[in-house]
Amino acid sequence: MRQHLPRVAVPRFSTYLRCLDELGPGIEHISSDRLASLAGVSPAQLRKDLSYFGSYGVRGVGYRAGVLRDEIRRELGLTREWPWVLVGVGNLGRALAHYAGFAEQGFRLVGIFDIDPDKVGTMVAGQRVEPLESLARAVRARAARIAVIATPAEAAQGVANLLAESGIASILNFAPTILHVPDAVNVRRVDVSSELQVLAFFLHEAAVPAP
Amino acid sequence: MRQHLPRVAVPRFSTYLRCLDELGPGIEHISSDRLASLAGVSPAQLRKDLSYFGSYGVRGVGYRAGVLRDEIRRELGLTREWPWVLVGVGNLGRALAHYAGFAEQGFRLVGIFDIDPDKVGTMVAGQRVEPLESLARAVRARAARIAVIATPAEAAQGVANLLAESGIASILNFAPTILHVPDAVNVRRVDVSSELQVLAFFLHEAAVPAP
DNA sequence: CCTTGTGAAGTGGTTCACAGCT
DNA sequence: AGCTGTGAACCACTTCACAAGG
Repeated sequence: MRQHLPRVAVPRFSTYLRCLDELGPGIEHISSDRLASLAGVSPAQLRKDLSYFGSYGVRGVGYRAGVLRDEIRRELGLTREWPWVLVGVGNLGRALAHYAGFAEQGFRLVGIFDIDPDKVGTMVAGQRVEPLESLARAVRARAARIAVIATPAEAAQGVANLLAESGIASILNFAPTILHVPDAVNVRRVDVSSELQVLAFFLHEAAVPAP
Repeated sequence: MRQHLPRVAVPRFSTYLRCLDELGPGIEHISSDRLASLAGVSPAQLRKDLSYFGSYGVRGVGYRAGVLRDEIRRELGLTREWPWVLVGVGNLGRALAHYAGFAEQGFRLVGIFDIDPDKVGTMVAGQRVEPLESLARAVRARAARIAVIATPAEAAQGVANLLAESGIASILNFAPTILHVPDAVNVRRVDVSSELQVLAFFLHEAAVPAP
């Protein structure tokens, strides 16, 4: 089929990949029913998603797990390295810096930055924390295309401005605020408060059904 | 209009609320154009969203900021308290426990749990860390309906099982794994690896356009 | 005159149901 | 016989464009 992937399918592929990895190398073949149930989507959804890349299944049998994993990794662009920088070394920043899973996926942390002079120079996850003034230069010199912001809300927009000027392509924002950046910069937000509010809404809705 | 809210609109309301809060109490009225641009959505989208709750705007003028804020809070179910528990006291769990923003929104942390005996009994964010064995009883006794899992991937499903048995209604899962729970339990996932992969895909796609 | 509120049209994504292979 | 691959039908959400109203 080979037509372009719907935006919303991208995170699903990420999930499929994780499920395949969790299966381990022992599994040779897997059916759409089985993988879909692991991933929490419908079998039709899974087959449709996989069909965007072409036909990698075997009718009557299922998908070759190894082939499928490699194919998804190739299509998502995970066969190369993606250097990224981290800004903000609070508890959250530290957790992100230490998370080894990123490196396994090809995400290589090439710089950690903070505005606090007490933190600059300390070691986090084997790297020296650098001052914010070095950020723009480092992004360019180390060819980082992705930045993760884990600062307090008040600092986030300033950091985003610095990053935008330095030519960063993508920002993952953990600060609880909406960033305004040029169109060329792709922002994704992870907002824990918002996630809790969504859960609360569904509880609330179940208790107080709409009139 | 007063028809039911589309699922995907719920996180947007959370965003609108944040924007209104950031405006401060000085602003009396705000137009859909202005608020939409702050929130990063189209003005039509904003007006449509607000219309699901009824008519709270003034034609020719805009929305009364205070009224709107109260209305959104009421509709999202944020006028009451939501007790929640945290499981897992790594860097991420610690960051979550310390984040004061939750409490302001009515999310009251009523228990922190970990399986590691070295962590049990220590103080985190002013609370004593409790052993995993106390989890189910505490959830019931303290009427927690929401749980946040911030354990390693391997431990998450076991914790989810405990939580499901204890009658929890909603889980926010930070562990990089897919949880399988009864239908009665509502799970939302925050998967940082996946977010990075999505960003990588868009970069990859821009560099290697689909044939 | 300005800005909201909203049916109607448009878009994008999901599900269905079955043809096509092995 | 069993499971994939996919056009077609369906559904949910978004955008448009303009009527309604202070």
